[in-house]
Amino acid sequence: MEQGHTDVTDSCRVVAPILNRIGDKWTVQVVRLLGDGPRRFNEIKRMVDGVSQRMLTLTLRGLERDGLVNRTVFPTIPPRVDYELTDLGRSLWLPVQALGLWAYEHHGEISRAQKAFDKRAGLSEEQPRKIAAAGMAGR
Amino acid sequence: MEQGHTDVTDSCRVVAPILNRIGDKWTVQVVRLLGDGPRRFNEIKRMVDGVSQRMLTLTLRGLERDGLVNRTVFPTIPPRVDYELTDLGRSLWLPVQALGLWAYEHHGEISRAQKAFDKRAGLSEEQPRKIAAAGMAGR
DNA sequence: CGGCATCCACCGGGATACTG
DNA sequence: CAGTATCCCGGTGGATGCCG
Repeated sequence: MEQGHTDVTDSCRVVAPILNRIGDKWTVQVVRLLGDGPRRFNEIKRMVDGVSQRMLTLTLRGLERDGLVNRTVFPTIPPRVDYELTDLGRSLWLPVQALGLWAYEHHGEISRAQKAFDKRAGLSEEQPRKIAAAGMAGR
Repeated sequence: MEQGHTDVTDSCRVVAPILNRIGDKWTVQVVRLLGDGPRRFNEIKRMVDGVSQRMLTLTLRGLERDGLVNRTVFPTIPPRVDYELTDLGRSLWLPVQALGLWAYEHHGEISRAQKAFDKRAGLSEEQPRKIAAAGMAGR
C-alpha cells in the first residue's frame, strides 16, 4: 500500500464498507470458525449459535462474493457443501484476530465504562461529564 | 442457547458487539479523525462528509459511553464541545488501523472478486462455482 | 442436506424542526 | 454552536414453507 497518503477520509471511504461487511452480525464468527479449517453448512450453523439459515446463507454468499471463502459442492445425495477460507480470507483473519484480541483484552474496561456512564445518566440528567473552565476555550 | 464448543465462539461473542460498534456507519471515521487530535462537534461534522448531526451525536455518545472518547464542555457562549480519544480509544485505534490497512491493500482484490462473482451470477443462473467429484465427500 | 422465497417485525439512520 | 425531539422510510434479519 502507498504510505503517506494523506487524507483520513480517503482511506476511510475504502475501509468503511469493508468494516461493514466484517462487522455485520455473523461474518466475524464465521471467518474465525473457518480459520480453523473447512466446514459444511449445517456444521457452521450448529457452531454459530443463534444464526438463522437465511442469514448464514447470506453471510457465506457475501464472503464468497468478496473472494474470502471458497464454496465447494459435492453432488452427492444428500448434498454436501463445504466452505473454507481462501488465501485472501486467511489474510483477513489476522487483523480480525488482532481486533478480537483487543476486544477480549478491553471488554472489561468497556463494560465498566458503560456502567459508569449509564449510572451518571440514570442518577441525574444534569450530571456534568467534564466541565472545562470558561476562558480556556481558545486553542 | 448452546455452548460447550471451542474457545472460538467464546471470544467471538465478546468480539461481535465491539465489531458492531466499530463497524457501524460512522465510528471508524470518527475514531480515525480523532486519532489526529481533539476536535469540536461541527468540526467533525464538516470533516465526516455525509453524516447527519443526529448520527454524529449518537456515534459520539456511544464512543463516550464505551470510554473511548472524552467529551469536554466549555460553558461559553456560544457553547463549545471538544471530543478526544481516551487512552482506551487510542489503543483501539491501532488494530483498527491494521484492519484499515488490510482493507486498503486488498480492496482491489475484493472488488475484482465481486465483479467476477456478479458476472458468473449474471451470465448463467446455474453456473457451477466449484464442483468436487462425488465420492470424496467422506472425511 | 442445503438451499431459496416469502412475509413481517424491528431499528438504523436521514430530514426536519425546535431548544439552551 | 451543540445539541434534543419527531417523523418516516428502507434495509436487516427472524420465522416459516417449499424444492432439488
